Amino acid sequence: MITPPKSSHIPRATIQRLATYVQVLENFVRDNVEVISSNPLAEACGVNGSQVRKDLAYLGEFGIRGVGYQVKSLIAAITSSLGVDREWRMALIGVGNLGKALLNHGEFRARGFNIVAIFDCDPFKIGEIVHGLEVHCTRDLKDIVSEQGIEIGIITTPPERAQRAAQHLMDAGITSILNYAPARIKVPERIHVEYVDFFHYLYSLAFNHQQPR
Amino acid sequence: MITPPKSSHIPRATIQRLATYVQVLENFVRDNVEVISSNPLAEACGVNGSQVRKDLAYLGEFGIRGVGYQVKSLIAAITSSLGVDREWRMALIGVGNLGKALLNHGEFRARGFNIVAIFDCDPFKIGEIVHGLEVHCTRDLKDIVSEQGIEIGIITTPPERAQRAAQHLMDAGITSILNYAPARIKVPERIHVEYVDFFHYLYSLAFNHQQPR
DNA sequence: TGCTGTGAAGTGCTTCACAGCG
DNA sequence: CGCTGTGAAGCACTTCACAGCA
Repeated sequence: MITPPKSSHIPRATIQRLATYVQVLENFVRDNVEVISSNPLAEACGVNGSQVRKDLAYLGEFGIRGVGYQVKSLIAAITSSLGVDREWRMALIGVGNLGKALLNHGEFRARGFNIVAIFDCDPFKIGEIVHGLEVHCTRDLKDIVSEQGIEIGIITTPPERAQRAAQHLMDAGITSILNYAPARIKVPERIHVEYVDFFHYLYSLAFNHQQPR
Repeated sequence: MITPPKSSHIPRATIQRLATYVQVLENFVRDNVEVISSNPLAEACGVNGSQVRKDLAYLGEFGIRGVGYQVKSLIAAITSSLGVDREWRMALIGVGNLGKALLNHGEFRARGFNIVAIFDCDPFKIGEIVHGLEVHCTRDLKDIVSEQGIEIGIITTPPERAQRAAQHLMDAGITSILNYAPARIKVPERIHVEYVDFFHYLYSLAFNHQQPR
């Protein structure tokens, strides 16, 4: 039986793993696996079986005791709980190399995360068409955000302009920010910022590589 | 006085924060800040002051009591402890859109993480020159890895080919893998894999956005 | 005096172990 | 009988509080 979510607090670590479960479950769908129990799923994700069961239990009861979980309906349950089973409209600030690379990365769109407006403060870039979108002046952000129903802002500016970009986004009422700029930004408590830094991973690899163990 | 590292175990969480400290400290250098104490550094990184002091203490004693830390020498101390103050030679497998985007992303090279050889299993791509590098057949990986002194492998294949790419890397003696493919890979204990998934961040944003609080 | 470095206390996540159900 | 869902125990990281040094 499928029961609705427990109202309790979901740990941040769980949210991150749920994203992994979806990724792995989608690969199981591709291999025509219909039912999976917690232990093999856990192994495929590199975590403990209890962990998987506890994580899923936060969202409700989707398992069948003695059997396991239906792969497809589990994906649906997780994506629905996370709120990623719908379209999210996003604005991108900073149309440099990185910004262009993200625009070309079709996966975002395929998952319902659509970049629908792009901005830059460089007058030479404004008006240019990149990947089918016109580059707007950052000053017009507020109007376009409300016109277009944008809920997430992506910062791909150089580090020294990241704070100003964040300010523009907040002024436009955006509370969810994905920051690719290599700088921390100061925001009030209620604003949610996720930092993407390619070097964190490389630093981990380098550190572990040189460790003698 | 600067003392050498404590030999004790460094938590994984600390390693991740150290990368953040470097990023923030570099921005302080840009602003000509020469000395910083733990609390302002902590605030800029969004963590607790004790946390910063404890993290830094894992590496040794670089602080001056009553004063703080020298920004430049602190950066040097952290990067040296992490092992990121030298060149790292890397191989990339999977020369598709994502692979090409990484090759064009100059920051890797600027930090000493050099992609020095690229591979693909598509015969149409082999021999092509991308960003100044010839695309090699994945079968030649082992020879090129030892010739070129490559220590890190980057996987940018589609998910269904990620496991095979990982196998090729391991056969070539690589123990550090950065996986951009949306799939988990099975590896022995001693292999270190870091997973890069753009959607983890978006999933977090989406989840928090829809939460009522 | 001010800030670092660190034992001790606190917190939250992970794992265990098993009751409960299909 | 097997696997889920979950209280309890265990563990690791975080924060506190203050001794110790410049």
